[in-house]
Amino acid sequence: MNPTHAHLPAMTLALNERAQQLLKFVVERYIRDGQPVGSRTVSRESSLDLSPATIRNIMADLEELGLVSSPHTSAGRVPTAHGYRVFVDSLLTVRDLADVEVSNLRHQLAPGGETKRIVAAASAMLSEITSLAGVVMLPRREHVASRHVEFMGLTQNRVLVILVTNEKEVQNRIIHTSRPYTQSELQQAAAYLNEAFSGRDLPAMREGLIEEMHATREHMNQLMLAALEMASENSATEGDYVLAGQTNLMNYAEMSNVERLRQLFEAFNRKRDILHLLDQSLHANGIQIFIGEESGYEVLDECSVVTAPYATEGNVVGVLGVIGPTRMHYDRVIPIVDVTARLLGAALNQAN
Amino acid sequence: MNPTHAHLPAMTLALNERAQQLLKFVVERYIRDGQPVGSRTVSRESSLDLSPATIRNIMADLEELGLVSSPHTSAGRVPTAHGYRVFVDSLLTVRDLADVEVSNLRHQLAPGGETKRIVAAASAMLSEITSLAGVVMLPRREHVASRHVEFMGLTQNRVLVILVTNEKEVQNRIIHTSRPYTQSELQQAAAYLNEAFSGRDLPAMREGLIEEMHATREHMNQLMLAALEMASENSATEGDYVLAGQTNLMNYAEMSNVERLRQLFEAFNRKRDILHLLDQSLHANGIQIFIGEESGYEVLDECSVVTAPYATEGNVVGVLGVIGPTRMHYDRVIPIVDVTARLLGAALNQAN
DNA sequence: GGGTAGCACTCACCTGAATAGAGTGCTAAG
DNA sequence: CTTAGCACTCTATTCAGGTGAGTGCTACCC
Repeated sequence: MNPTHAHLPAMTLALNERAQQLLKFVVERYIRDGQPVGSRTVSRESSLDLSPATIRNIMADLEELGLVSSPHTSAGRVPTAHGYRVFVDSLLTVRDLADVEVSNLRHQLAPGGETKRIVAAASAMLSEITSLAGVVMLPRREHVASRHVEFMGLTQNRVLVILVTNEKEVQNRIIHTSRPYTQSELQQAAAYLNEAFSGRDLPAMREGLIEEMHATREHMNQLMLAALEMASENSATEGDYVLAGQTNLMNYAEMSNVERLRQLFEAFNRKRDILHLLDQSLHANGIQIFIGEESGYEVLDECSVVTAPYATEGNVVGVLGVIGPTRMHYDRVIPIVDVTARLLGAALNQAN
Repeated sequence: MNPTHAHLPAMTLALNERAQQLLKFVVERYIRDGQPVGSRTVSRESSLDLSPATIRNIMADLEELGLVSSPHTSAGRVPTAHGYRVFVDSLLTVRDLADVEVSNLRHQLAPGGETKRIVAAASAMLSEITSLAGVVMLPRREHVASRHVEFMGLTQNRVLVILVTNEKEVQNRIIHTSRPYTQSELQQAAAYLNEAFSGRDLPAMREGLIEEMHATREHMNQLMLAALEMASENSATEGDYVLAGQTNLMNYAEMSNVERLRQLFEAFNRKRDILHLLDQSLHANGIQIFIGEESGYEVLDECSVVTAPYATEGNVVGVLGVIGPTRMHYDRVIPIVDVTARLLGAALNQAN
């Protein structure tokens, strides 16, 4: 699933059925209680019918393989990032969501309203039902088709450029021109752009315009240039996300270290690292899971990130996911992220 | 300054010069170190030339007046909210900012760009130089003058309404109409609105339109109605703020209680309480300070909030301020908030 | 009467020792 | 291979004693 962990199936093979069951029990138990789990507990409460001593032997094997570790000599065992990885990859039984739940979610994520609002709703929804932090990248469309351009003269040398793309998104910006334009000049420029390029995507529009300019040897209209700049700049800027439920993270004991928490929150504000992580999932198809140090970012050392790309009209346009402690309920979180990605795609499709 | 504390000047009178100096020393010292300050420290390090025993006597008086309290019998004294209040109201010597600093700030808060960007910059600036959380309300203009309305037909029954107000703010929304409108209908409607109401503020526009409708007994154009709704809704919605540097708060020992911190952050997200508090400062002229429980919101019990209204073109349009532990450097924070409010007003005035 | 020295007292905090409890590794026997 | 038994390790808790900071009170002095 994840290239950096291609060796792990081999590790699973190294574990016999019994060891796998044991690991599974330990991980599930630790996820539930947050307490190191000892041999006696396993012996008593797992379906394995073995004495504590035997459990200890197997535990020692697991520890040697780096799947569990003990905080100190006389504590039970705690899963390591690798342990979680094996668990997630081959031991986890995902509980699919009931239809009722799915339709509840769909209901909450009603389409309509601006893209930004829908995205925010998805993020809030993720954080609410998982009790973790939800994160949703703003969709970045590959082909931004211009539908309509409009120039509106304001005072002096300021012109408002309005650009409608993809039938629904509206961008506007005020530009400062080097000379005043008359009303009719503005209309003319807009009419020209609309006629020549309506429906074509922005890169094409740009190409076309430059070509045209060369052909006619005419210095390009400053207005049009500005409109283009704005459009391309805007599609490049779209590396952004909406975060929700950060405060949920403060409820987890493993996050109670204020300093660590601060660094995590600062990473959220900085956005760069998180964005980079999400980007990695953009072209992986399906759920992607980063456990603990796997993410490569120190601030996420004790966190797991579960992501899924979402698509509109068959094209992947963004990634969403949740961020929480490594000790999270993967069996619930995974299907939730999965379904939400699909629902978000659908909601964006029929937006407005 | 604050109506609920009108009785406090009387309390200041009840303190002789010496007691005032003592209180001042205790507060300043506690702000500096965060440690309860004991009689010996005061005796040794304050300009008061008194023995510890005498200091203790005076301290006991201050405690009786509710200005200081001790965490336990053998700790030093710590200022109470009332103590800070007296300190701030009559003992504080505010250090005005040097001209260099002011021009630095002005430089950082360069005008230009959208309102939202300037506001965000102000908030970030506040939080950065105070190491507290900065908060800036979005400006709400009393008179939102319509400059230009434009209707743009999209597919089917969807129409994009574009409204330019105040020479620079652009609002747009897509509305669903009950029937398709032709291009010329749209132009006609826009032309009518522009001609009749351009430059008038929105409430006037609304009035005028409704009157007109009655006079001509004509059912009002659904488009125009929608445009109006949008405009008024939008000016009502403007109860919003931009927060920055929340993570700064995690550096203060008194905030290290994760649970309290969580509640505070949730209040930030909820926005309602904070907004209500800021509103109270909207029509107070000048700096307003809420210390500890004075704010009336439990989550702010150990916080102080320093606010100042800011104005564009002579009209107060918003409030900004900082939020931090009661133990903050009021002497620095107050002038910073004050100056920033003025700079923000100026930057918004010449925006674009 | 205000200021001060002295003193007994309180309380938080640190230290070290003792103890209980959980869990381990190892070994030897089944 | 499994398991019972045992010695061992380490944490957490408790308790006692000691220390230091700071207080309130009282008696004394100017």
